[in-house]
This record gives sequence, structure tokens and C-alpha cells, in this order.
Amino acid sequence: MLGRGDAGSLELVDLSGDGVESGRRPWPAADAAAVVTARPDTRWVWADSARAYRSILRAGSRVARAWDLRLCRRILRTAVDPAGRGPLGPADAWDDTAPSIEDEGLFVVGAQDEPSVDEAVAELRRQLRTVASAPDPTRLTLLLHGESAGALVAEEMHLAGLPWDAQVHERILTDTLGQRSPASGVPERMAELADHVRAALGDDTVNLDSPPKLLRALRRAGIQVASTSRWELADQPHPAIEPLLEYKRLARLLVANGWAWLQEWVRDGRFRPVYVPGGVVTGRWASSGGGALQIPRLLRPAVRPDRGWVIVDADVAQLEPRVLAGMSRDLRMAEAARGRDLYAGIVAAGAVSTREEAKYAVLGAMYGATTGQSGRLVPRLRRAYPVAMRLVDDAASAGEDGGTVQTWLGRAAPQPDAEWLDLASAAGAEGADPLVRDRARRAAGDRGRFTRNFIVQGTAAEWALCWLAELRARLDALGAVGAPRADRSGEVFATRPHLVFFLHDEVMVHAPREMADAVRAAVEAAAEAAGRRMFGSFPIDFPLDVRVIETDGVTPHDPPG
DNA sequence: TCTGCCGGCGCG
DNA sequence: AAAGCGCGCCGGCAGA
Repeated sequence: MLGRGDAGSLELVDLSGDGVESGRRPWPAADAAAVVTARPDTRWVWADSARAYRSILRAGSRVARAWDLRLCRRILRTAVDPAGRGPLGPADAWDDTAPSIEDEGLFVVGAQDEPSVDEAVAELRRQLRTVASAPDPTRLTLLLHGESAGALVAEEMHLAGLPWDAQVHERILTDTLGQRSPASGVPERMAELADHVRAALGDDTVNLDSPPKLLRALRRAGIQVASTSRWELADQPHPAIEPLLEYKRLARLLVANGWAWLQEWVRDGRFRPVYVPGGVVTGRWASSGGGALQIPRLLRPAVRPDRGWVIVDADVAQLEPRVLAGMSRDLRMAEAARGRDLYAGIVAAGAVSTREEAKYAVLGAMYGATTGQSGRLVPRLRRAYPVAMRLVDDAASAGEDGGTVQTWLGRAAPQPDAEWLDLASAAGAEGADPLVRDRARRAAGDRGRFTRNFIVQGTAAEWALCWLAELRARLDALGAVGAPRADRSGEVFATRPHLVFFLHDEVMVHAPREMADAVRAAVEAAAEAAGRRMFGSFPIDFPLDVRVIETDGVTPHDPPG
């Protein structure tokens, strides 16, 4: 569990202040990295990776394995008992914000028979007991290890940064938006489009960036819409619409990822977002600052490796339906998923007639669509893949009834809140107001769609964590090559391939050019290993689309046969 | 002037 | 072609 020994043989290291202490024995701060390096097989335990591991990285060292008490606690509190009672319940002394843990940056190493003098050790013991009481400790442990490995990767990627070419970014901005006016700062193309829109609306002052004002101007011009959102405007036959939609597209780029973003977020050729592992309720990562998870496709060309290096960019095709096939053990869906394109497989099986239909049917099945084309196609999918569909349908009905669901590895969806329960019981009472019944039905439907999607999105996030952890270990095994680069991404990454980006089902690895093939193989092998770890021998595969980004352009790799 | 909410849209 | 899940971020705006 802890790499070496068990919860009883722990050594406590205190990184507070200038001194580093091991048990009651002080370690010089400068030796912290050496302490870590000297124990390559240890699973390090600490309250918060963003504090403890960040300082270790800055000191020039890395660790192979970790146990992040804060992240693990969040999972464990509801993994065994969804109501959050029990040894890790909210009444417990140790919580996410316990200052005695976080502020001291404690960490624990596998060592010999040190007394558990610290709360972190007590917390770790509670967590290990909780894992042991789970229905499937092996799966839950895999999740906790994966979550913690993710926290390591998040810190490493933050330090290394995503190689970002500001010149390419600026060129895309001026090509798309035009030159900025020296007087107002408004890009030329946007100003022209705004003029066209105002002329077509017969209103030369309306602020296009204010939805209420724009809506009134649209109505005055005879355009009957209830909102100014794109999907509604697109249907309207009016000369103002086309330039307006284009204006909105450009305004979005300017506001979200324009010159100001570049100025604020890109330094020394690196974009350094803060990743938040487990930040999404389903277990997906969130990000904080810089919109790391929302970089528009248009700006992807700005991702460029250093000279002599490459970026290996890999993503999984149709991760969520593959995961659904695996967790439901639906052999027919797994058969459709064999090869590169699951949607084509569904067409070949005769469930629907076109790839587009297959796509909408699958998305509808996972999101709970009830209307439209997507909603109409779902029943056909249900007939063709009853095993997989039963799993998501059951998850939906559990949610509608106020129950909860869990991912494949055991992350629990939150229970309904008090408001939801009150509404449900009010609607269930004799002679309830039809309006209340209607609201309750809608709330039940919302929750059903949430729990339906939760098990799939959450399990996909678990697969991705396994992939990330496996890949990280394989990259480390490749070792270092070549001369150190002259940049500021930190000695730790100067000569070895390292992860620089992760987005739900995609990773990027920055690597010396001569290691490109080895990295590509590592990414593929990691995906294979992640599938095995999650689903054992069940025959579901996770094919990757891999491209290698060179300094002077992209070299697409042939898809494997 | 500050704070929190909302519409809208980028990503998966 | 369509409105079903999960996010973060921005500007506008209403209320404090």
C-alpha cells in the first residue's frame, strides 16, 4: 500500500519553515530533494500535492508514487457510505482545510516504525481502514492511486508548462480579427462587422456585447427571437444575422484568448495553467485561470515544441462509449468498438443506418436525450445494445428516485440536496399542486440525466487517470537523453520526455526528437495497460489518434492497422 | 464601487 | 442537425 511497509511503519517528515524534520530528527532543507530521491519506491503521503509536491519539484526532485490525503478523503467519504457517515464523516476532526496539516506541508514516507505523532498519520489510517471496508478494495485503491498520480502530473505540468509560440498566436489573432485600431484597440474586422450589423438593424449605437440591448434591437428590426444565442439566431433570415454571428465568433476569440490572454498567461514560451485534479464532481479535472481546458481549436497551431524537440499529441477515439461497453460488459458493443471507429461499428451491426445517426444515438444514450433526432434514435440503440443501455438506464432511474450511483472504480455521485428531497416529497403528497408535481418531475429528470451521465463520464475520467499514471511511469523509464535545454521549465524536465497537457481524453508529451517513436510507443502501451487495469481481460480496446508536432509543422502518423 | 448572478460560448 | 451531461471565463447588469 505504501510502497514499503504499511501504515504502522511510517516516518513523518515536516517541511514547515526552513527546516525539514523526519520524525523528531531535523533534516536540512537543502537535503529534502535528496531524501526523496533516495527513496524511489516509496509512496509518499501528504495532505495536499499542490503544496508538498510543488516544493519538492522546485527543489529539483520528483517522486514516483503518492497518496494525496485531501483528494483521497474526498473520494472515500462517500465511496463506502454515500451519506458520508462513518469514520471519515464530516464530524471528523480532519478535513480539507485542517490548517495543522496543510500549513505545515507534512508528508509521510514509508520507513521503519516511527510513532504516528501526527494527524496525517491518523488520517491515513482512517483512510486505509475505509478502503478495507469497501466492497471492492482493489478497485477503490486503483482509483485512489490514480487520483494521487494525477495530482503529481498536474503539478509537473504546471511547472513544465505547455510550449506555446506567442508569435503564432499573434499571427492567428491578426489574421482572424485584423489589426487593432491604435485609438480604440478594437480589431479592424470586428469594427467592420459591427458596422454591418448596426446598419442592417437600423440602429447605429446598439452595443452588440450586451445581450439585453442586442435582443431589443433585434426585435425592433422584426427578428422574432427569445434570446441572442447562436443556435437560435442561425435560423433567422435577416441580413444582420450573418455578420452578427461572425462578430460573436470574433468577439469570443478576442475576449477569451486575445492579446490580453497572451500577455497574462504566456511567459518564456510556456502556458502554465493551474490544473485542479478531481475538480469536477464526476472526477474529471478542472482548471483555474487561463481557461486551460477551453483553448479553442483555432489556436492549437500555437502549441509548438522547442527546437530539437517534438510534441506527441494523442487522444482516445470515443472514450465514453468504450468505457460504457467495458463497465457494462456488453460484448456486442465491445465488438462494434473494435478497430478505430465505434460509430462505424454500430452502423455495420445494423443498429442505425449512418455514422451520424450512430453518433447522435450514442450521445443521446449517455446524456439522456428524450426529444429531437437524438432522442428518437436512442430506442434503436437500446434494442441493439440492451446490456449497455440497461446500465445507463438503471443509473438514470436510480437518480430520478433520489438514489445515488457509483463509477466503475467506486467514486460516488453526490446525493440529492435538501431542496430536491423537499420538492420530491411535496409532489408525492396527496393532492399536491400540479405545478409542484411538474417541477418535481423536471427535477427528477434532471437528476436522472445527471446520474446517467455520471457513471460514464466518471468512469472515463478513471480510465484517463490510469492512462496518465501508466504513461508517466513509462516516460520515466525512458530516462533522459541529449543535452539540457536552455529554458526555464526546471531542471527536472530539462533532458527527459514529460507530460505537458491533459484534457479529459487527450495528452501531450514534450520530448527530444530522437525519442519521438519511443514516446509514441509509451503512449500506446499506457492506453493498453489502462484498459487492462480497468476492465481486465474484457475485450474492449482504446485506439488512439496520435500526431507528432515538429518545430516546423505537424507530421501525422499513419493510423495503426 | 463592489459583489454576485446570468447569458453566452469555448472545451470534452 | 439539435438542445441531452460536465466544466471556466467573460462582460453586462442589478442590487447592495
